Amino acid sequence: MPAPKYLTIKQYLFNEIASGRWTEHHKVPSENQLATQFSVSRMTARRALQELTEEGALVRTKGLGSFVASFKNQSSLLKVKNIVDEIELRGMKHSCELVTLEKRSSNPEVSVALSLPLESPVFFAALIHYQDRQPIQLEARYVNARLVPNFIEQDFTKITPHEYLAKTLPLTEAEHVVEAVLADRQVLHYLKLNPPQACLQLTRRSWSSLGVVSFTQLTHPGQHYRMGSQARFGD
Amino acid sequence: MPAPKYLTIKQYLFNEIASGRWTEHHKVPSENQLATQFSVSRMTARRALQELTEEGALVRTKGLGSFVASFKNQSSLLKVKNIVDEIELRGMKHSCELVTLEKRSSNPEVSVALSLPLESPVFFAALIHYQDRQPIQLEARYVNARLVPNFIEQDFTKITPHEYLAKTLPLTEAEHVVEAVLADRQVLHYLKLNPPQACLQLTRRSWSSLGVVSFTQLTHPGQHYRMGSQARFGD
DNA sequence: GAGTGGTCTAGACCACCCC
DNA sequence: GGGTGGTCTAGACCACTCG
Repeated sequence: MPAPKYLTIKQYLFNEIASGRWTEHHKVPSENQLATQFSVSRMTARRALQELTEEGALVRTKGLGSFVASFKNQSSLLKVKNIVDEIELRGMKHSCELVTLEKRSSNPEVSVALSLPLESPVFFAALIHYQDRQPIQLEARYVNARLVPNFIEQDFTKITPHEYLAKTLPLTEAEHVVEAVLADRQVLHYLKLNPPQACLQLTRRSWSSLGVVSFTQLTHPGQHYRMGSQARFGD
Repeated sequence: MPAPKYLTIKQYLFNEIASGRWTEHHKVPSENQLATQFSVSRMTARRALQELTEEGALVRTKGLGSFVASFKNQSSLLKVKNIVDEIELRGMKHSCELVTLEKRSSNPEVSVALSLPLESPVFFAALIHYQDRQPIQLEARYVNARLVPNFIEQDFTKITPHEYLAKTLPLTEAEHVVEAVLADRQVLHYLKLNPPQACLQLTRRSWSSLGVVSFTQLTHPGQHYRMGSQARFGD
């Protein structure tokens, strides 16, 4: 029982994208080209393209062709948590203050999160996101310095760290954990809150094909932030 | 430009399920039966079944047939938050204590949440869920009494309210909001906590085809509860 | 008009399940 | 063996985009 042909094609396309050889908006081969190239019928080639489209890796337009999707739109979960989009959706202005941006050596916790040896080079960034003038998120982020060597040279008041990463390399996977925590001294200070304050804390790890890229803690004051989601059954 | 044939078939199947005429585990027509019934090729009938399967409405087994999926497994979001499964997944024992179960008249907040006129009949249930002997979730639930008239007669130490609802009528849609809150006096008391305590609060509304069925607040102590999720790119 | 994706057909072979 | 879903083919017509 050999692997299905459509899967072979799908994996070929996926590898081209995950490896970074085809980046955002790259035009991928048409159904007919793939059918010829892999000696299959058009319907079989089509299935590979179709499934990758449903999974968010490709965008297809009638009469135009199939293209690698924007990395920032890959995952609905990632999208849900893009704070800039959310704030602008509410018609408010997003701004960002850089608190820290420096090179560090990974401590045990960070090493585990990034799957790196102890004392590996990592970048650490701390930022405060504002909605209009109100602080709404504290972002503490560790980045694998080997995978994204230019991270530390960016101006994160102009582009958010997540946007920079998504622009720079193909993020292929993400893991999220959400929990409620009491704000500690630092959080109270940066978000200008009075104790006791419950905060929603989102911990995210994101991957590229080469490994864990980034480990991030996003902390929001509970009464100012809600994460919503809708699940629908059928069409 | 007439509607695609596969969509017509898909909508037909969906209506049978959403209306409740076909319930959990009901065997749906085979690819060949649908092809004959709708005068289309097998590939077209197949597409309707296939898409409903990807959307979680059907389960298909080679050699056996296609069946209406368990309502409790319809949505990954719903599944994530099924506390019984989560506790048992951890190898611990779930139990449940009924605090309140009574008929009420909807106040403004509940009326809005359930899309009902003021002073409509609703049922209210309050329960504490335990993981082994530790309280881990406070559930406060309002149910539209007209849609689920027998709700109040159930024994919720044997079946959870969500299980009962999912068993009784087809839940077609759900909306979730998660936020961090400080535990109030009542929550501290029922979950046996000391102030100040940050809690993760999940607010859920679930629909059937006839309207909003239920409006629920689930409160968990922050340090004992995490909601995880993974997003993957491609296969 | 040439190329693209969207839909559809009427066949085919296979692995699987149940009788 | 008969029915089921899983894969695959070699065609077809259409609507769309672009040059």
